[in-house]
Amino acid sequence: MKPVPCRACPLRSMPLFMTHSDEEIGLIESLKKEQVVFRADTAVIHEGQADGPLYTLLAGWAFRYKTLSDGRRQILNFLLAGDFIGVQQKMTEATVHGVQALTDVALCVFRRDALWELHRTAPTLGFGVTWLTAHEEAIVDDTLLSVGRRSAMERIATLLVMLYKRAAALDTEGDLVARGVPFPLTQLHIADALGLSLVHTNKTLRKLEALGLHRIEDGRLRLLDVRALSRLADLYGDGRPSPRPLI
Amino acid sequence: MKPVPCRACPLRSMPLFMTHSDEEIGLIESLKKEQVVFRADTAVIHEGQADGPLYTLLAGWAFRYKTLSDGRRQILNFLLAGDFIGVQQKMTEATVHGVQALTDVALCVFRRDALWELHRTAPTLGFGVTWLTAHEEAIVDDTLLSVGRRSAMERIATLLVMLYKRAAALDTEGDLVARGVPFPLTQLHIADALGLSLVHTNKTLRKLEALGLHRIEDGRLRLLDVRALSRLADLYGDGRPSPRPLI
DNA sequence: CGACGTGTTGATCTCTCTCAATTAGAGTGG
DNA sequence: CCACTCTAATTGAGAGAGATCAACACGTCG
Repeated sequence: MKPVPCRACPLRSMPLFMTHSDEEIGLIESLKKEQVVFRADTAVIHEGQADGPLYTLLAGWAFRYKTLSDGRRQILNFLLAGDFIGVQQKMTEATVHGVQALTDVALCVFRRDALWELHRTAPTLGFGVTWLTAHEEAIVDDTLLSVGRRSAMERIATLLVMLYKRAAALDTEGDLVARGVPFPLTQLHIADALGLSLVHTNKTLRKLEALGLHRIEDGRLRLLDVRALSRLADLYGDGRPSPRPLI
Repeated sequence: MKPVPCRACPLRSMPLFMTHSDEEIGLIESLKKEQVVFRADTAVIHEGQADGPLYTLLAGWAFRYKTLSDGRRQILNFLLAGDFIGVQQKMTEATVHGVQALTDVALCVFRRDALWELHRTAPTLGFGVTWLTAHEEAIVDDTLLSVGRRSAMERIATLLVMLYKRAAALDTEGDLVARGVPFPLTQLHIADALGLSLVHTNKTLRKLEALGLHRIEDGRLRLLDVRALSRLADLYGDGRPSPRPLI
């Protein structure tokens, strides 16, 4: 992916993202070091890596995860365009989680002190960082509720609805219903995100599909019965995703 | 609890907390509206409450939680002295989780715009808010790993070690080993925090106690065999995550 | 063409849940 | 002072959701 100046950031044109002043964008641009690409299934940040850079996800999907020493893995959340990577590393000295690319990803790399500079020079943006961090925590909260208290079928329904909504908010083309949204997860990713075994994930997925609730094909996800899925997931109304600051 | 001026805040004397300049403390003080007390087992923030105040936990224990419509409850994390309450509410318009007092708690109440003022006027403090938010997320990450991938026994061992460390860091008196730390949770709280049933929590707790790993008595927790507990939890002796080979 | 990753399915097995009942302590009212 | 109630902890028995084990199918790729 060709390097993009922040003032021409493709994310900025989406309705989802906040608008910023020219000064703010200039500041961001001055803190941006470069733009890099990681291939699918490679590590962006190694688990335990002490002092990684600060990234912003420009395009593609990734995920945060932790593992136990015997290899059991828990995916903490999925990262989509606009998400931060590495804020926690800057905060807690010891990194605790790893980040892996799910698809090929394009990342903006920022200076080590970018977070601090942002807070110091542009309070609005600093506030945005706090906002984004709190928002990411809210997503993890949701997953914890799923893993702790929902059945396998409910968990999967919840994940599908949530990911669909996030992906749809980033999708520029129309006709989501017919074509669905990009969905690069394997069943193993779903299992590891929901605290299930691979086999049981497969069987549950097949059951939902047999009920006609969804369809996963060619790396795309279509929700055929959002109402039924939402009911399974115990989600209230069609809460649309809130606008988010883009740093 | 008697209102305390921020410059004489009891938390400030603890080694755990950062020192701030007089100006910063003055700013905090100017943003603080009052100090309130909630009794044990009462709601500090109702689940779904739209625009609650921003609190800081001055003394006592509380917890954040979410519930499904049929009553299943998941405790997201426990809140101890020094923790924020309500940052997420300020960020996402719709509150998503509730907060309940576990013991009687003393809270400092801040102005609605305190978070913004902090960022605007004192970048260092604004940065601190981001730090705390990221830190809280790291705690939820740990719990998600537990609930998703650890067995009941491992989960409980992990929770005991983690809570012990947090409580011990706030304990001013010595002789922690002999007296243990305050531990106001009931078995139902443990169950709801770990995604387990009450009955199984009880049986597992009894098993750990029979093995001589810990003792809960008179609302206090003593760890009798930190090594064994940490091994169960897949943590090193000091409770830090074990180093892992970088692939 | 064999190796590998991903998905699929059937057959057990077991950890954890649910149901049920008992004990102990704290608080309350007569 | 004693029944009565409520909460928290405890224990046993049976049931079940989901884990583990084992094959197999299919497409991609070196």
